[in-house]
Amino acid sequence: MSKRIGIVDVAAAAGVSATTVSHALSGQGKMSAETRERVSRIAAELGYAPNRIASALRRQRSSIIGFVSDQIAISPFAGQIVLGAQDAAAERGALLMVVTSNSDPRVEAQQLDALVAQQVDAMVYARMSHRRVAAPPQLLRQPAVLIDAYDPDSNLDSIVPDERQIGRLATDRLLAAGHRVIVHVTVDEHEPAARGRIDGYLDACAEAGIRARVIRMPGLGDARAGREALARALAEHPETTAAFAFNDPMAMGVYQAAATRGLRIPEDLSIVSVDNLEIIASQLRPALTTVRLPQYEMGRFAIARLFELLETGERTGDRRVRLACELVERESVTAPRTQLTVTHP
Amino acid sequence: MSKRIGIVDVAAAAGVSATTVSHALSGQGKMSAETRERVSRIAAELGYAPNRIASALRRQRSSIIGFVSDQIAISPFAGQIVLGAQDAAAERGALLMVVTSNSDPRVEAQQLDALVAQQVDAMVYARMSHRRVAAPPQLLRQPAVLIDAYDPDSNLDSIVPDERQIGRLATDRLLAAGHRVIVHVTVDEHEPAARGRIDGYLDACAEAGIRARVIRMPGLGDARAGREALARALAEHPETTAAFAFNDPMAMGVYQAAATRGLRIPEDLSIVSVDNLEIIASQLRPALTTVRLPQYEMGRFAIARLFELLETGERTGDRRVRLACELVERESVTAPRTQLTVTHP
DNA sequence: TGCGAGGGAAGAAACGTTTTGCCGTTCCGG
DNA sequence: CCGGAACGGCAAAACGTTTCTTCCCTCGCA
Repeated sequence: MSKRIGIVDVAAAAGVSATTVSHALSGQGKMSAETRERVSRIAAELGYAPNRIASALRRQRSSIIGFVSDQIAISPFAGQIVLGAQDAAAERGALLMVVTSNSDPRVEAQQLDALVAQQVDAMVYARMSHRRVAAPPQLLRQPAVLIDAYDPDSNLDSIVPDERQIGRLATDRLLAAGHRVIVHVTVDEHEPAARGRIDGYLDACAEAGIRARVIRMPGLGDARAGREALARALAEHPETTAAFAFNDPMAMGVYQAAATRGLRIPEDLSIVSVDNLEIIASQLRPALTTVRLPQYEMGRFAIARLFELLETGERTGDRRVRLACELVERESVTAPRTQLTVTHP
Repeated sequence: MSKRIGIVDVAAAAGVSATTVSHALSGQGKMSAETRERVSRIAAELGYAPNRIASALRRQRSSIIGFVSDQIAISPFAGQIVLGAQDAAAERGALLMVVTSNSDPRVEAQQLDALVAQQVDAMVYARMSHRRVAAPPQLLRQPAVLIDAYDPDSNLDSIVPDERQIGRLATDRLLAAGHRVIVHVTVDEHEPAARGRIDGYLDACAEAGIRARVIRMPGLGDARAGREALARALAEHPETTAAFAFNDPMAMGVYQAAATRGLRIPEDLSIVSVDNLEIIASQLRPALTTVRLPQYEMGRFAIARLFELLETGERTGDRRVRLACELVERESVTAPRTQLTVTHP
C-alpha cells in the first residue's frame, strides 16, 4: 500500500503549482488548453484519485446524501428506492449513505446524529409503507425529503405513490375486462395506502355504475388475510367474478382460497393486486397482474428535489408529490364467464 | 440554519483551548477531571456535533466502510447482510457506505472509484448468490473481504454459507421424519451453491444407506423449474415421499405441481428447502420448512474481520470462512404415510 | 533553597484540497 | 510609446480537527 498520491505530487510531476492542477482537473480558472491537457494526462498517468475528504472540508460540502430508512431487510421495495436514489445521486456526483434503523427509534436517532456528524448535504427519510410520521429534528438542519411518508406538522417535502390512482387503475382494468361484480379485499383503512386505494376503487365503481364491495381485514395484509377475505367475499357476494387485492401477499391468499374451492384463476376469478413483488407475482400460477409501485422513481425524484433545494434554495411544484403507478400485465385477468354484451347506444 | 458550532466555539465558551476540548471529548491526554467534565457539559449545552470530515482528514482514517453489492433490489438477502454489517460497524464507531452496481461492471468500477476517493478504510464486496469472482483491483488498496463470493486468485478473505452443511441439514431433517425416498431438486451444479448442497445431500444419503436421486434443472431455480422438477421426479421415482428443494422459489413450484396432481403437503409429500424468504416460506400453505442462510451473521462477520485486519494487520483463522446455517421449522414436513418401522438391533 | 519531575494546558503544525488575491507578461488601442 | 486590459499562473489562507511539542506551574526532596 504505497503512499496515496495527491494533488501536489501531480503538480511536482507536471512542473506546475497545486493550484494549477486543481484548476486543470476541475475545469476552473483560466489556463492554456495545452497545460490543462498535460496536467490531466499526468494526473491520469500517476493514477491520481482526488481526496473527497479534503475537498469536502474545504468546500463545506460533502457531496454525501444521507438515506435513512426504517427497513431495508424485509421488503424488496427498499432496494428499488435506494437504487433510484443512488443513480440520481451518481449523476450529480454525489454518494448515498444508507442507514437502516430496523424501526428502532433509538437506533434511528443515533444514525441521524452520525449522518449529521458526517456533514451530509441533505437527507432522505424513507418509510417502507405509506405512513404519517413526526419528522425527527435532525432532518431540519439541512434539506430533507420524506418518501412514502408525510408529516403534516413540518414543511418537509413528501413523495408518495398516488394511492387513489392505484385503486382506479386496478379497478379499471377489471372493468375493462368486462367484470361487473368486483370485490376489493383490503386492510384497515387507517392505513393511508388502504384509504387511498379504496377511494380509487370507489371512484371507478361509481363511474361504472356498479356496486362497491369492500372487504376489510385486520392487520397489514398477508396470505392468511387474503384467504379469509375471499371466503367472506364469496359468502357475501357469491356472484363475484373478480377481486382487487390490497397487495401481493393478500393476492397469494386469494389464490390459495380459490384453489381450495376449485375456482380457477382467471377463468372463474380474475385478480389484480398491488406491489409487483417479483418473487410472488411472477412465481404464482397463473402469474399475477399487479400494479407496480414507483419505487425507483420515488428514489430518483427525491434526489432531484433535494438538489433543487440545495442549488436554488427553492422548490418548484407541490410540497406533496404523488407519483403515478403503472399496471404490470400478467395472466390473472380475463373476461368473466358470462360476458355482458355492451350495447352501444 | 445557523452556523454549525465547532470545537473552537466550545473552547471559547469554556475558556480553554481547542486542544483541551479535543482531549476532553476524546478522553485523551492529562487533565483535571473537573475541566474534562465542564468542557463536556458545555459542548453538550451548545449542541456541539463533531465534524467527522475534519477528523477524518487529520487522522487519515474516515471510519467509513464501503459495501459494494451486485444487487440489493431483487433479493431480500441483501438487506439482512447490510443490516448485520451496519450493526457491527456501528458498534465500532464506523459507518457503512453502501453502493449497488445492479450487476453492471461499468457502474461497479465507477462506484469502487468513488469509494476509494471517499477514503473508505475498508471494503466489503458482496454477491447475492454464491459465486466465484475476480476481485476488482480497487479492493486491494485497503483491507477487503468478500461475501458469498470467493476469488481463488487473490488472497482476500471470503465469507460464505456452508453449502454442504445445508444439504446435510435439510436431508437429515427428512431422514429424521422417517423418509427413505428423498429426491433433491436442484439446478446446474456449476452453481457453487448447488454443488455444495448436492454434496451434503449425497453425504446424508450415503450415511443413511439410501439411494440418492438428484434432479438437475437448468437456470437459477424458480417456480417453473420446481414444477418441472417434481414432474420428472415422480416420473422417475413414483415412490417419492419427500423432496429437498434447492431454494424457496423452486419449493413453491413443487407445491404447485403437487397441487395439480392432487398430492397433499405434507401428508403425501414432505418438503424442505433453502432461503427462508419470509415472503414465500411463511405465506405458502402449509408454511415451508426451510434452511435460513446466515446473512445477518455474514454481514457481522465481515466487519469483524475487517476491523481485525485494520487493527492488527493480521487475521486469525481461515481465509475462507463457511458459516453454518439453521433450519426453520414450519409445517411442510411430516412422517411418510407408510412409516417404516425402525428396528433397534 | 535549588532542582527535577510531572501534571495540566496551550501553541502550532499538519491533513489535502479549493479559492482568493496578486503578480508578471503580452497584446492592443490610442 | 504608454496605459491598461486580458491572460496564465502562483502563493497563501482557509476548512475543523488531532497530535506533537512546548511551556508553565506546583510539589517533593535533597
